[in-house]
Amino acid sequence: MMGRPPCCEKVGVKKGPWTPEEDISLVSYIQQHGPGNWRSVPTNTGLLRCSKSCRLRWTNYLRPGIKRGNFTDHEDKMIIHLQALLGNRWAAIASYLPQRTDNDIKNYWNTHLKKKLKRVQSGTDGGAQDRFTPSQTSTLCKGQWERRLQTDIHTAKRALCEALSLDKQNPFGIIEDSKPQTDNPILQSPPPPPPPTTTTSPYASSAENIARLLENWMKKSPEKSSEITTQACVSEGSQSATNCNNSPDGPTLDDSSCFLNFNNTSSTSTANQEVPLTFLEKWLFDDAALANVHADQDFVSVSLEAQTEGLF
DNA sequence: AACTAGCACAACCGCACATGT
DNA sequence: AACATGTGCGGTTGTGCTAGT
Repeated sequence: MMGRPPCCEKVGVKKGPWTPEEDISLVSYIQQHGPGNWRSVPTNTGLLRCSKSCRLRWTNYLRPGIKRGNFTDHEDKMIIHLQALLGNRWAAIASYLPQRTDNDIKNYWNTHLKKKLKRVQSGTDGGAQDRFTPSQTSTLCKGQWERRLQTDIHTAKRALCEALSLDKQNPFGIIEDSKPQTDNPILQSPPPPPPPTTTTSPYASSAENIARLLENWMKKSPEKSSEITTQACVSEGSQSATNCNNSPDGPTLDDSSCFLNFNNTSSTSTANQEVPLTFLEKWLFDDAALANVHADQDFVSVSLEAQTEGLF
């Protein structure tokens, strides 16, 4: 391709942080029309933003059900495990943490977890350091799983379950079934994010968030409304919203219920079952060549448990 | 108090893929 | 089949805040 034209004309398009007014226009529009058809959003709302920017603002910030604020240890572990398994496939990782956006997870990984891992790895022993650089860990664990898949799909499933089970007692109720491969829940798309709690309209919570953030924003700076961006106050507002359904120490019920409902797909997954290839399957088959490259290595020595040992 | 470095995170950019015509 | 358009994704950048000097 000769390069696609930009999604919008560069001239006359506003960039930078969003103002509360812009947020409100966007949210109210989406409340009426639903998300999607982003190209028409700027024209219909009068926003001087490119469609992409509107979509990003919605998906990363205004969308209901987004949890903000500190990541719990539980989330840390999940991200580390999933990153080791999936690599930098942030959207895939985020699909297991529906309350977090891929952008959030990506940022958190880059600013916190990567360093944390590095610190621990260089702090423990030199040998481990050699074996567990993040990229290598990713490759090895991935390879391990792939290799197992080649020999036995059920063994592979178990490997993934083990890897994803943060505690030995299998906290998410992952079960080993003996269903045929096409019915294999582990190879289906992750369950859809749970609906926002206690909201009748799917967009109500974002409107509430906007209202709350505006409240804070007005308190903070009543005099200069159009100049100030939403960044600080949105975080505050969302943070308080987050706290409502987030237990102070450790994972919430949502955390576990949304994660890998492997054994809970029968009632809702008829659509899923029709999907021939999920991202997980795709990933497996796309990287089949890689698996061959690593086929001679000793993957068994790599343990995810060891990988996060000492981190928490 | 002023300056600087580092950090955190929202937002942007460009590419890839999916879908419609 | 070829092209156009819309959307998703991952990497990177820009900016505001904070701690340290």
